[in-house]
Amino acid sequence: MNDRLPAALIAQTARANEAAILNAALGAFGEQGFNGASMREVAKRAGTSLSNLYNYFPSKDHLLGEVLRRANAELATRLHRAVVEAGDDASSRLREAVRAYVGFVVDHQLAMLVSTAEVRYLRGPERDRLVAERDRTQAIVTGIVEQGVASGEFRTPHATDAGRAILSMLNAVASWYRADGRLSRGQLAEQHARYALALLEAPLAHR
Amino acid sequence: MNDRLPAALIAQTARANEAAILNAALGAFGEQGFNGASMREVAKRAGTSLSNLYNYFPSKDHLLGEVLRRANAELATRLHRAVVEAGDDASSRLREAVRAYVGFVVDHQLAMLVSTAEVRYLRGPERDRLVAERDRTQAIVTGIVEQGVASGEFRTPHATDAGRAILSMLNAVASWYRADGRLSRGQLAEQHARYALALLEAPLAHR
Amino acid sequence: MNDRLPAALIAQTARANEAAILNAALGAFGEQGFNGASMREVAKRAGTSLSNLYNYFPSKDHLLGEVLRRANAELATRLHRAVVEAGDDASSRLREAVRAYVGFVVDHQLAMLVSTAEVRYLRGPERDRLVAERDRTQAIVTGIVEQGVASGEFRTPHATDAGRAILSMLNAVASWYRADGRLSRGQLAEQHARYALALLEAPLAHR
Amino acid sequence: MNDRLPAALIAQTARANEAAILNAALGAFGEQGFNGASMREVAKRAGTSLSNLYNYFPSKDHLLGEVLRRANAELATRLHRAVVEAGDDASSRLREAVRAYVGFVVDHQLAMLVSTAEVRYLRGPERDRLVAERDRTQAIVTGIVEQGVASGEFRTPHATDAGRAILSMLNAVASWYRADGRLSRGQLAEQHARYALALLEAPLAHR
DNA sequence: AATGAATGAGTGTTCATTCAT
DNA sequence: AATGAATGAACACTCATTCAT
Repeated sequence: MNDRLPAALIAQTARANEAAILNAALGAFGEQGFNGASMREVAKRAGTSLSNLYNYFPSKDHLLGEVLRRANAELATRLHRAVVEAGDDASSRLREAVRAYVGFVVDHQLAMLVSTAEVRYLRGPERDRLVAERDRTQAIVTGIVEQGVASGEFRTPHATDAGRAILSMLNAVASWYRADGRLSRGQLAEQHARYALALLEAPLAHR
Repeated sequence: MNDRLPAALIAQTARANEAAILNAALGAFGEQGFNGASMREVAKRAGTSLSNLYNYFPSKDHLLGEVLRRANAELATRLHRAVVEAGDDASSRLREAVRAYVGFVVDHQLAMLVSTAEVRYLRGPERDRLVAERDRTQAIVTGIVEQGVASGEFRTPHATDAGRAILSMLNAVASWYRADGRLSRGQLAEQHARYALALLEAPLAHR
Repeated sequence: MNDRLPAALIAQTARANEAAILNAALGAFGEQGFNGASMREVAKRAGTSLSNLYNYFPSKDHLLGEVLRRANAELATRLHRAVVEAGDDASSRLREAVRAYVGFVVDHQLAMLVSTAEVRYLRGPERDRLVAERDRTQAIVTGIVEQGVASGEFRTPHATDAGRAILSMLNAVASWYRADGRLSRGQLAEQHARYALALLEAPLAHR
Repeated sequence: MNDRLPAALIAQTARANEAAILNAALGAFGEQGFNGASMREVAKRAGTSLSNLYNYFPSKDHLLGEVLRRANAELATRLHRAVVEAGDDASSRLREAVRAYVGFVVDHQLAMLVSTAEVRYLRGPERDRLVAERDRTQAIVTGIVEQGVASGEFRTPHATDAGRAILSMLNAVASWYRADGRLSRGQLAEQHARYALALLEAPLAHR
């Protein structure tokens, strides 16, 4: 009875619980929607008690906020990495960005689903903060589009709107993709890169 | 006290009430989501009593089902009309279809929003029936795409998936369009027609 | 199965339910305090369901407010009647007022207890409104005191404060009175009238 | 890490914590009522953790009990001292007692408020014990009254009840007194001494 | 077709208290 | 003595739905 968990392990436990709750919330919100999922359901999925949830997140809204924030952070990280490692021309940068984006959607389909479907239930400063973060993430893609239009690599006359259209397309993948489907992860990414470049009217030389 | 409304007038009243309820439901579901909106809220918006709702629709689920069904029917009607009036080649048929689709999104933004966001809360045969109807509607667009690919008018190698990508793009318009925004209805339609044809890699001669 | 309750009876039923709920709330708040009593407890005492409570009162706070308002209204009515029927001099007016006050405390001990102990849990405009009403009621007594001091009937040099002291005394009766106690209702009233006049230093001629 | 606080200092710390908790509880119970205040709130006010409260007091009830016990002890001490230092006749003893009582109410208004309002939430032997202590305290005042009535100094025919009426008056001061009000501490005491003697119908010679 | 009253299950959240360390 | 995590019961309130009329 003299055994004590070292402090580091305790911290790990706490963090593990937090992660379990966030995952549970993601699953519950994803399957039943934010309003359709109950805190009781989240607790059950996380393997803890209802009231213990409130030791980690002060409210259901905050829980949703944190779920969305983490999803966006991961997506942003992936996009940054992809763009940094890509070449200098807009086409190859866009191709890598789209690949990374699709990769994220496939790896974190539920997170993407929840991200697009449940943001609307966030209110107040929590919402504003998240919207700002998401805008920054999306700007990685739209920025490339604008760069390419400016440089003449993309010939579309609608720089701003075309970027949004591409993002819509990519986000929507989460709503129909099945891991056991016809298309592999790589094919999916490749296809969407092609859609994007075509939509932007990049000349064949640049694709 | 012997006065009775003639049957025709009663029917008219009933139909007016039904429409009021459906509109109220559309508004409530659109603003608060299916699970976030209560039947009380719908009743308040419709200007009737909570319990009277059940004289028109047997449950909240049926109410949602009917809202979605009507939205899809109107969209299908518009698409049909547009395609019938278009030329014979896939490009002009697709352009008209996209125009009609965007027109519907603009005219019935809330309906489109609800249609994409809240279908998931429908269950059972109600759901199956609706999904089938929506598939038929979307097939109008994807059919054109496949026709064009088959005839060589569209050069994309991904006939099926490209159609889906285009639909995603169009549906997403509902989530950001503002009537007082930068783009007119016509410009919006035109732009999206161009996106679609570019994405499908239609040669310039066909655009 | 053709029997229908006449509209008047329905109204009576509704009113009876309202009264039952108010009585239940009075009992629960009186025995367990506002915060100690639950709406479930109130519902149980009223013989109805928890949720049905909310068809009559929009919140626990409103329920408390209404309980207090009714108690004050009844007290005010009794005081008015007593004062109107009393003579013209301050002494006899005060005596009748005190008698009526004590009578109310004895008849509605619980209401008086709740009135003094639970007002503090009322908040917002509900509270302000009630405080104003209570002030008007207490002014009936303090008014007589000031009248008597002005006319020289009462010789106390502390007109305003003495009135408050008397009211404190009377209110406190609710906290110890027992119907099966040593003193009859009449004796209790008589005693307190005497205390009040003595405290105000009314000369013996006026008592 | 070998340093240890000397036992005396630990004891002092412990006592300081205990006092902080009792004060916090007094404040919380006073402002929100016993049932309205949470142990979390008490902990926050005391500047310690929720669970640490239970190292000092085994339950919320015990905490309330201790708060009330201390308040009563202080009041009793003050009353004793005042009476001991007063003259021999009932009038001057009562006057001093009233002065001390009012002084306590002014100095420890919150304690007095809590004492009268929250005793009711005490149960079991805890309650009995406290009630007995309070009775002893109040007997200091009522004893003087009875002594004075017996000696003829007070002419009221209601020895027992008059004492209670006076105590009611004095207790109630806590519910309206404001430090920045019209009356000074001394004036307040003087006034109430006068009320008490008048109520007891002490002849002018004795006041 | 229309209503207000009624209900039981469920909501998010807080409670006093205990546990492990 | 001190903490943060944990819990089960309870809280006020709302839900979709039904009933009686």
